[in-house]
Amino acid sequence: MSELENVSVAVSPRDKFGEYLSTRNKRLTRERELVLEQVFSSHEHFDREELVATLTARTDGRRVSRATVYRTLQELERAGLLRKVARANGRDVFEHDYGYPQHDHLICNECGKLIEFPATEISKVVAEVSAAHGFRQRGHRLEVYGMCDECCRPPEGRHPKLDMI
Amino acid sequence: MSELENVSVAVSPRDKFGEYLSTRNKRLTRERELVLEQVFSSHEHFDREELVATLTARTDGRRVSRATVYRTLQELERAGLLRKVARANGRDVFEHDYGYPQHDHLICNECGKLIEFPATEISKVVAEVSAAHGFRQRGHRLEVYGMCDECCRPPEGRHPKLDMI
DNA sequence: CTTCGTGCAAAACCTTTGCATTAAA
DNA sequence: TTTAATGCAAAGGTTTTGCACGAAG
Repeated sequence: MSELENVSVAVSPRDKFGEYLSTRNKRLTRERELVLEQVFSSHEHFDREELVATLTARTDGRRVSRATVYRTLQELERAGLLRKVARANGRDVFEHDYGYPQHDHLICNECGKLIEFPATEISKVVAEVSAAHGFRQRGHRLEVYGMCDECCRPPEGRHPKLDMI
Repeated sequence: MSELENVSVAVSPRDKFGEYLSTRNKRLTRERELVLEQVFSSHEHFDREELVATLTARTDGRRVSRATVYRTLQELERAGLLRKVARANGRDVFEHDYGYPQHDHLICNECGKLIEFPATEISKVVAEVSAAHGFRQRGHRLEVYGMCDECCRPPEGRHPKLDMI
């Protein structure tokens, strides 16, 4: 109950994952490293299929199978490195849940864009409500749906949807 | 742009659905009525499978097929009578989105319970944030996860999970 | 050695769809 | 009659799993 606590800052995703794994007698394999690397190579949102497409297409010795990608994503979620933020086209959308400020999303139903905004205000309200119910809150997910700025004014330039391709 | 507006209060789900349907040359069939009736017979949350189980099991002439249940749920969503509030066990969880005050949920990861709370505070913040981003907000969904009151104190009486059966 | 992880293909799930039949308007 | 909806079974798409083989400790 002491040295396991200081996992706060300056620990890389890789280290955090390694710690999570060793705690439960699991191994930081080459494949898990490859998934980790790909996932944390950018801050973009992604879904399983996109990641699988990238990792199974590799021709060098760095290919990772679909099954392993799926299994590793589960571990990354449990390790607190990833979280599901939304659903699009019947797929879960993932994002980093570590080393990145808490935020929520505005989701445009027209073009599918995700707009992030700081969760500060929301978190306060969530904390209050949880306390009032004796609920041990561990996190939240807020999706606001509607239509984004750009999609609101279509008769201008080209069609909004074309911007997504 | 006049008599279509007063759909506010005192209109039954059935009437609202009927109006929605007739607007687009669709029909309020016997099957759709059966689904509607079942869905609005209580305020409980439910998923597709539960509803299908009930409606396809009937032996009297009131059976509704799986395909029709799925199709009708889509219509009810579009009509503004139902909405998806969460995901559990890989299934969408539905609830009434009409004739019921706006609220959000605390979701217990231990026993699966959904605890509702008024969305008033959250809605205010959501409106502010949306305005600041020029986002035409049409609704939101907030899930707070953690552990509920009861599941926090297990060493008492029987095991919390047993209460759910 | 012993345990854990990977890759493959099959299986399991959930949801959608084509089509012939039946029911509304 | 004309158009829409139903039910079934088949197809689609995503995720999980059993198992033999390979890798890590």
